[in-house]
Amino acid sequence: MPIFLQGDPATHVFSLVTGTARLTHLLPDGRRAAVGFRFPGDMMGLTTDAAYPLGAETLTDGTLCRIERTLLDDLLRRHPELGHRVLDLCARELAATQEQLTALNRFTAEERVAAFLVSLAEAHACRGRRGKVLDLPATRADVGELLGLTFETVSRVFSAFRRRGWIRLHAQSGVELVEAAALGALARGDGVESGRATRPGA
Amino acid sequence: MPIFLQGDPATHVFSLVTGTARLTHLLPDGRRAAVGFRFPGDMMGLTTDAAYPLGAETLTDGTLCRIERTLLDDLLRRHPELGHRVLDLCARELAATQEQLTALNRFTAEERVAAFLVSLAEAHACRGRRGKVLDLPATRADVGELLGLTFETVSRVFSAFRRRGWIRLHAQSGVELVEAAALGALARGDGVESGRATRPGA
DNA sequence: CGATGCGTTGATCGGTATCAAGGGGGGTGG
DNA sequence: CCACCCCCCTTGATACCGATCAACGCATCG
Repeated sequence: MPIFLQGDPATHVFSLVTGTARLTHLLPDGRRAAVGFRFPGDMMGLTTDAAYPLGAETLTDGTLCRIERTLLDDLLRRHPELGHRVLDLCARELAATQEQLTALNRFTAEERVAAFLVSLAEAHACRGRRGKVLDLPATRADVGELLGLTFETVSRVFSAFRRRGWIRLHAQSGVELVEAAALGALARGDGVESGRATRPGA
Repeated sequence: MPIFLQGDPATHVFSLVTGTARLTHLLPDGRRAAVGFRFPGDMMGLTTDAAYPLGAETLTDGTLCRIERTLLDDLLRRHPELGHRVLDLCARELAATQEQLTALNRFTAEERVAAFLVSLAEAHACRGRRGKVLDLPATRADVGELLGLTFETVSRVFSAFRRRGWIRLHAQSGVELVEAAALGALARGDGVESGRATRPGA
């Protein structure tokens, strides 16, 4: 379900309270790229532009906090310490986006999926979810749009990880990271250490 | 020349006054990814982390403004309107990074180079450089690290653009965008409009 | 002069996209 | 209850873009 569309006037800023959402770019010719998934506590729609440069939609049922941008500007003027907090969120998001950028720049398909699973696990842990089985609130196609892969490739990588015993797939979109260390090494980019320094292969 | 290294204690924030710099991630196995190029007026090294998550180095001779982070925090506390300005810079940088993310996610080699050239032209225009010949302060390899391509591929794309009459290469790293419209269409992602919605091919 | 770094171009390889076929689960309507 | 459909997932065969390997030209510099 759409929260706001790319190109809409950027009148509000949103904070995700519960559920999962994603931000996506839509290209003129129909190609679509997911910029990132968002979890409870994350902000969406903060921009200096007049229109949202990207769209947001929910992946699961959830609840939002919506605030008018003019009101937020007022609040920021009146409570400077709040500004510090927003800047913090923004800087943290920037760092995460740069991380993702490096993944798309240099990582192979397996490394990207591993990095995605690890970051998903971190997001769960940060928000106090216990247990090693984490919920995957996205289809293979959704993950592919985030990682720059097709859903077939995502599926193949999941199968490869499963065959190696690194993950276990449960009913209802549950994923268990059995060999978190191995996945972590892949996700960190601890790879070949030889030859040319781009993606190994393609 | 390095400005600060990935992993160094993040004691200072920098503002580029003149020249060109780049930010890079270094992976454990030696692969390197450029996160972005930076031009006069841009900030570097702003992070909530204790260490810089990425390194910065100059591509040309230039001048920097260096400020201790503790001092910046002080300034921000004392001058809330300055905080607004920094938040603006951060949000703008986030938007640019997300744009780059989409390019790496979905763009072909030609589209990436076109987008790079267009953004380079915009950066020049924003800073008041006149004339259609812009300076390319980077080797083919540098561009490749930014775009997720090898220097051979970057070279081939430059040659293809040149053969089509879209660009002209001048002495001393000068590039002229002859057919800015054609490059712009590629850079915008105005592509195939058919078949599956990923990269056409690879 | 040789050495080194950057750029160009060609030949080949390989990872991932694409094309294709089939399986399973959860609706909905008979 | 079952038939049907639709969507998601999986797996196989093949195609293709860009990486890799290789060779060479052209500067600049000691």
